[in-house]
Amino acid sequence: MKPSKSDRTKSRILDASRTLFAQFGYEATTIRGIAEKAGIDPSMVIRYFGSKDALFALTVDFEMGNVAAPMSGDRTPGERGVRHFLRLWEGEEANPALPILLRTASSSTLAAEKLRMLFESQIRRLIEHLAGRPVDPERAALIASQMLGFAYCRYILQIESVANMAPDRVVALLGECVDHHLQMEGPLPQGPDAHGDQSNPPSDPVKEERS
Amino acid sequence: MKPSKSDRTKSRILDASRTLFAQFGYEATTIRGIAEKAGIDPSMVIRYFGSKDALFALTVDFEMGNVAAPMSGDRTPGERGVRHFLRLWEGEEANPALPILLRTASSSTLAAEKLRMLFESQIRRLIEHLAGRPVDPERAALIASQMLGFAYCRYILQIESVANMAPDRVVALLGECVDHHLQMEGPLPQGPDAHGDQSNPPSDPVKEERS
DNA sequence: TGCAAATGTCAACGCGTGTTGGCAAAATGG
DNA sequence: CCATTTTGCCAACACGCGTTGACATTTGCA
Repeated sequence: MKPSKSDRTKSRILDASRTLFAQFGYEATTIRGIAEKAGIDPSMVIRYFGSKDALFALTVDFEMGNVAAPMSGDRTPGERGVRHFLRLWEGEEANPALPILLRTASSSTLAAEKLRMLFESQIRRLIEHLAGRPVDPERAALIASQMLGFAYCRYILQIESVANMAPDRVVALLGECVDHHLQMEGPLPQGPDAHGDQSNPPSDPVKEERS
Repeated sequence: MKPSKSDRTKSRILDASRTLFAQFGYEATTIRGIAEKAGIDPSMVIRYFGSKDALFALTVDFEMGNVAAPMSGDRTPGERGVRHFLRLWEGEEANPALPILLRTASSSTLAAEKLRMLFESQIRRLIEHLAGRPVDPERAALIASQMLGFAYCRYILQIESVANMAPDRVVALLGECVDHHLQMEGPLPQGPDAHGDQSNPPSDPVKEERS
């Protein structure tokens, strides 16, 4: 059960491929480049992973399992959702497949399909879990598209004001907007506050903790 | 001044390159493919445009001049902004460079730079023109990132619920969210409420032209 | 220690790419 | 009507790519 020598090489290849795919996309990343970064011969990459496509698929394949995991102590559903989203992208347990997916989705059918599936099943489920009730699909998709646009600007395009935004401010601004979306089609079950907007919550047990 | 024969060929090449770059991105689009679609020899593409890079730059180069043009009779600033955005992407006078930019921004440095510039100058200006006053850069960037995420989901990924959304509903849902952003940091000059009457920015030289 | 399996290197193949120069056909103009 | 330019096609080059198979080296086990 000890880690054989090939396991170390395989993981070096995977590390290199993750980095390069995330940085340059699918087409511009070459087997030769991956091999060089991993310090071995290009033929090893093929031997261990079969083909460039297979390596890419493996690099991009990951578990979205705990996407609907519980969040920290932020106040509103939107804030909790955005915090979770942020944790998924940066921080310690960040998922390295996410930047790759976003970077390559516009040129790789496989990545686009994966991202689309992520959209239509997982994210929607997360949003409904946040809201505690069913959510209009179009509304949910719009929330998700906002997150995706944010990630695209922060991690891919690296727009200055978006890339440098402090996490807490991201949580505040984006969360506030998510809450707005959720409140627009009806009150939330256990109604946390969303910065005292005067939109019509008919029977909204809002607790006022605005400072 | 008469259109020479080569002009027709050049425009056929440009048409083909627009279509292919928008559909497959930069790397996966080949000179041979463009030539075939235009019905001529690959060498003609080089002769007329110099190189693939030059053709791409020319395909992606376009005028953003009237980005701050007036909008139609939607009620709130957000709705007017989103309507304008939608007109820029679909409809008659849509700009064919936009889908190409969005598709290739993640793999082409040139496209990414162009999109970044669009972000940091033009869009911000449009948003401030909508609000009728200065807007917090981070807030403006967030609004822009939301539009970008929407476009990415609708035109690139083609997420079902986003791609099929009726224009009026897009204007309503997204506009409402933009308005929320704008109201969060202070009242608008003439429209303090979300669904109030139209706002008219003070001393703006833009003339109104209804569609 | 000896031998087979695992691990790695090297050179090369076939392919598609962007790009080039030469040459035929068509258009142009005096 | 001929000479010149324009427009187009063809063949080919050099290059980098993914991939392959043969051969060297190292490792692991009996």
